[in-house]
Amino acid sequence: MSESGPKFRREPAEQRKEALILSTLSLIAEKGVRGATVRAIASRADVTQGLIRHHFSSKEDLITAAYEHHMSHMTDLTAAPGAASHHSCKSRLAAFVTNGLKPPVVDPRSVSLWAGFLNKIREDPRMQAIHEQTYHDFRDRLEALIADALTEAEIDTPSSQLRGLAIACNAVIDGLWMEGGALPGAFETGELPEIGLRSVGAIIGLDLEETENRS
Amino acid sequence: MSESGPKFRREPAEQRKEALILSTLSLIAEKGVRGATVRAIASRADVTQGLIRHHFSSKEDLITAAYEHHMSHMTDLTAAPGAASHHSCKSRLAAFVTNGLKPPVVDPRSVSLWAGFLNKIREDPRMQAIHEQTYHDFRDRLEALIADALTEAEIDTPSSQLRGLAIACNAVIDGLWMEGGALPGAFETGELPEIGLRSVGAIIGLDLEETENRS
DNA sequence: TTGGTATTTATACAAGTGTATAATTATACT
DNA sequence: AGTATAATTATACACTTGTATAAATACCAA
Repeated sequence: MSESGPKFRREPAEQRKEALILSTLSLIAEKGVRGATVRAIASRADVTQGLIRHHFSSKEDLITAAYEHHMSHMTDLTAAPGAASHHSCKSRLAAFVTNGLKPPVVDPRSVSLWAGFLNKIREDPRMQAIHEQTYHDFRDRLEALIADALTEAEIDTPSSQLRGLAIACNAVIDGLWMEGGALPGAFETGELPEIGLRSVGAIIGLDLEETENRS
Repeated sequence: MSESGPKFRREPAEQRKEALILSTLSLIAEKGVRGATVRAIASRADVTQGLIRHHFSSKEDLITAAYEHHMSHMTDLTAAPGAASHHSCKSRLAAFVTNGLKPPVVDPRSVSLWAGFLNKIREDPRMQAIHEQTYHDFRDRLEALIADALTEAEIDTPSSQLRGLAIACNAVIDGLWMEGGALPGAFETGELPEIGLRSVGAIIGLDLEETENRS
C-alpha cells in the first residue's frame, strides 16, 4: 500500500495546451458544444479541471484556440495531400475539389464541430477574425487553382470574373461538404466528389472529370 | 392601490405555443442556443417560466417545435413569393434561386439559428427526421423546377442525371446562403443572387440571367 | 541533497440551469 | 351568480456550470 509512483506528470506547457485543445475538439464533435464543459474536457485529457485555468485564462480562450487549430487543420487537409504529385494545373484543381468532398474532411463530426463554433463567431470578435481569415485563405487557394487551370487551357478570364468563379466553386464545395456531413447515408460513396467535379467544371467551363483517377 | 386589473390573460393553447416558439427562435438567433434559457424565453414572451412546462413536456420539446417551425418557414420563404406571377419555367427557377439568396432568407440570424440547431440533430432522432425531411422537401422542389425548365428548353435529361443536378444546385444555394449569412459585408448587394443564377445556370446548362428582372 | 518554482491537484463558491409541485386566477359554461 | 377547469403564477429544489483560491507535488538547478 505504501508503494506509489508519482501522482501526476508535469508536461511542457505547449504539449498540455494541445492535449486540452484536442480534448475540446473531440468533445464538441461528439457531444456538441454543450457537452464541452471544463470538467469533461479535463477528464478527457486526464487532468483535473483546475489545470485548464492555468493554461488558458478562461474557457473562452480555450475554445478560441481550439477553433483556430481545427480550421487550419481542415484547410491543410483539403489543400495538402499530393500537391506536388499532380502534373497539370487542372488535375491539381480536381484533387483540391475531391479532397474536400471525401472523408476525413466530409464527416458528421466535422460539420457539427463547425456548426458548434458558428454560434460563437457572432459574439466574439477574435472568433470572427479567425473565421474570416480561414474563409478567405481557403477561397484564395481555390481562386489561384482556378486561375492556373484556366490559363493552362488558354482561356482568358478577367480577374473580376475570377472572384465570382471562386465564390461559386467555394459555395458548391461548402454546400456539398455540409450536406454530406449533416446527412450521412444520403449519398452514395463517391457521389459527392463526382458531383463536385462536374459542378465546378461546369461553372468554370472545364471538364475536370477526365483528369481524375490520376495518382 | 386597491385598483388592479386582471393579473394575466388566458390565451388559447395554440397561440401561446406559437408565441413561445417565436420567442425561442428570436432568442437563439440573437444570443445563440446558450442564451435560450427557459427563463429568457418566458420573459420574452411575457409569461413566467412555469408556463413553458405546461405547454411543452420539456425544453427539448419546445426546441424541436421551434426547429420545425423555422425550417418550414424558410422553405416557404424561398419557394412561395410570386410563384404564379412568372410565366416561364425558367423564370420560376430563377426566382427560386434568387429568393434563397436575398434577405430575409440570407441573414446572419438565420444562419446562426440553423447552426445552433445542427448540434442537436445528431443526438435527437426527431430532430434528425425533421432535418432530413426539410432537406429533401427543398431539394425536390428544386429538382422539379429544374426538370420543368429543361423540358421547356427541349433539353432531354434522364432522371438519374436530374438527381445530381438538383444536389449540385442545392449545394450552391446552401453554400452561398451560408457564406452570405456568416460573412455579412463580404459580398456586394446583389452579388450572391447574381453568382447563384450564373452558377446554377452553368450547372444545368441554361442561361438563367436573361430572365431575371421580370416582375 | 536541497531548495525553488511552475505545474497540478483539491476544494469551495456563487450563479444559473431545467424541472417539479402546489397555490392562484381568469374564463367559459350552467 | 356560481362553479368547474384549464391556464398561469409562485416557489423551491437538485444539479451543473465557470471561476477563484489555496494546498500539494514533480522536476530542474545548484
